Amino acid sequence: MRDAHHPHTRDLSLVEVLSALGDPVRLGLVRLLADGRERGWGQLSAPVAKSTLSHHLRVLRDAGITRTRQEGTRCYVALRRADLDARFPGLLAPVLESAEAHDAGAGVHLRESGPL
Amino acid sequence: MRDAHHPHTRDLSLVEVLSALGDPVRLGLVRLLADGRERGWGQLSAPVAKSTLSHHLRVLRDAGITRTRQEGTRCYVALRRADLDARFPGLLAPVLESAEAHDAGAGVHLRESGPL
DNA sequence: TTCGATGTTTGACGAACATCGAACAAGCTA
DNA sequence: TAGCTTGTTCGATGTTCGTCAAACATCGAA
Repeated sequence: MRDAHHPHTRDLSLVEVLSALGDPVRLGLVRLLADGRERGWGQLSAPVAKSTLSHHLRVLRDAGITRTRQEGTRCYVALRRADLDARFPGLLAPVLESAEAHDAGAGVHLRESGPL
Repeated sequence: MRDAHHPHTRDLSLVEVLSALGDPVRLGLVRLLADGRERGWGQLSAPVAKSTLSHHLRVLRDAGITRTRQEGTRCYVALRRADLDARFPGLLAPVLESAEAHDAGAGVHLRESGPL
């Protein structure tokens, strides 16, 4: 819960990023974060157990797609859009647009009344 | 070898496409086809056995990323760029550019003197 | 300090995947 | 017909992945 390791921008791997995005739950999570706002863990609702959700958030974090910040006992997740754009220019936008257009990653949504 | 099934453009799944691209060998193959030219199977050289290469080409084909054409006993592979652009506008270009920029999918290259 | 809330980690499981060599099938060519 | 070339398919194997429940760790509050 403590050592949230985030890879440096220069170390982001394209294959790893694409692979991380190639899962419905994770793509749905990224879609939720697309507006750039930071979200509380508790706001994230996916059709999987919380341990599985934790796993997916870890995969996204390890791939450098999201950044996790801890505050007290709560966690906040945000998209590393600037870093991704710097390393893979133009990649994120069409992914998000296509995901939105085809409603990919459905089943993942914001929970009513969550922290932050 | 005969029934090369290609999904219709309208059925292409973003998750499936991203997942298919999230492998070094497959991304390397896509990079080779980036110039739009059709390539003969025999031209493709990857650091895997031919049965494995056949498998990867099948994954790409099933995801709708490539099109395979058979002519006699030979096969030719090409990128379905127009279809991908139609279904996922703007997605392919930055993927190819980033792959090129970071030399992703290395190990896959064109073989000297192959069919076509 | 005890309790409750919040995520993470662990252990386990089946499914999917990447990989290989060998056998196979299809189509030229001799 | 027999043989060669070209890919595909078939087991087999070891790995990774997605998933869950349960145990654990951390922090704030009572």
